[in-house]
Amino acid sequence: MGRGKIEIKRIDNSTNRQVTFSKRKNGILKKAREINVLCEAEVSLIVFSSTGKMAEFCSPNSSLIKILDKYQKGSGRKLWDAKHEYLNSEVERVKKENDNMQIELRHLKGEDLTSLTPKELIPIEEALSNGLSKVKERQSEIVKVMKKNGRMLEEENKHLNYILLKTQQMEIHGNARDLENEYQHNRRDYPSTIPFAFHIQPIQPNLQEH
Amino acid sequence: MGRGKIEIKRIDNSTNRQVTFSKRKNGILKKAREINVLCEAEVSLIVFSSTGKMAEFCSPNSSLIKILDKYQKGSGRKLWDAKHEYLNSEVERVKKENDNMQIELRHLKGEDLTSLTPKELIPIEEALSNGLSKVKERQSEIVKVMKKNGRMLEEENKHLNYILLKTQQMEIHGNARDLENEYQHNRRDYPSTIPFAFHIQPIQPNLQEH
DNA sequence: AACTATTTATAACC
DNA sequence: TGGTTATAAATAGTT
Repeated sequence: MGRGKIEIKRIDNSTNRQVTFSKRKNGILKKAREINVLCEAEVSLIVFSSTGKMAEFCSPNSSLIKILDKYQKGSGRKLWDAKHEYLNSEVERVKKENDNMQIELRHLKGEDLTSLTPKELIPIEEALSNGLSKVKERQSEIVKVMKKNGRMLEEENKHLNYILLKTQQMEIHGNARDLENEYQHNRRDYPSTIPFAFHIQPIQPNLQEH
Repeated sequence: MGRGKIEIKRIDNSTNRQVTFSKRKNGILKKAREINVLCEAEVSLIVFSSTGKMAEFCSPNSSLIKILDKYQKGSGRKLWDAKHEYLNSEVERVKKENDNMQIELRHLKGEDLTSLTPKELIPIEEALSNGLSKVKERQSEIVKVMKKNGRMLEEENKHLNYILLKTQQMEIHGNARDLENEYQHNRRDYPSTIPFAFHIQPIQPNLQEH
């Protein structure tokens, strides 16, 4: 395609060869991009001119590494050495572990049960009822603690209301100076088991929402 | 270049995309060969179709390894290390996934619950009771099938015992020739719903142990 | 997979 | 290099 037909063989004239390289390099890079976009193909293209200039195209949604990885799997030829093989096997191993856990999780969630024998169902049922009873146990524990805290807060409330009442009374009568004595005197009726520093703060941090 | 101009964007029609891929793949491979021959360029081209089919061109006087080596030097990017890092990150990623599943599994098994808030306990409880009811549902289903099989076997047994008894009686009285008549006569009392060929074989293959 | 009207790439030239 | 143009090549749509 050009003013004249050319034979596909080495271009002897060095300048000409460079010019042709430059033009055809752009052409093939464009082709690479086009097949990538049009056909969703993963493409890696690396070109070196005879003078050592490099040009590259790689599918933007992929990477050379990924493509070479796929290349290895596809061609069976290996490009990396043993240390990478170890990492590869590690990935495989952990992925397999992952799959097993996935299956266990599914079973615990009641999925994919039809493939199981009655004997295989038993440990699952046991695990579930065991887990459920433990969760309920923990929940009732929490409720117990909350109730206790509720009682403490109620008591605290009563106490604070008493102080407020007294304060208001003293404001009316103008004798605020006896408040502390009154407080100390009446304190015995409302013994707070909570250290004063915590009175207003939440009592069980792990019962809050994060 | 074709009957009509096309926009360079993904070809929606899948068949069309494949056809175009096939044609353009040949085109770009030819271009790769041509720039290699004409300009003495070193070229590596790897193409994967969206369906995973691979095509490759590599300068015949070179090799992919050589080109990648040159690529590393030319681009400054370290492929080996990058590969290493990629694998490492992959291991990390999968391990993290693993950990999350591990935690979920633990929680479902009623372990490590104290670190959870009441709000976090709710979905776990729900998952467990849901899973448990599903497992029990499956179990009762199995029991139902087994009972049905049991009834059938019982009936079959009764029938066989009857024949055995008759046979013994006939042996005693020496008139074995009436057995079949007797059998046919009495058969109405013990109608077997199971085709004879299956009488002794297990009826539900998926209830066996593997 | 073959055909062909068109578009696209590019060889030769500046 | 970068631009122009005549022509070869590639290919989109069709069968």
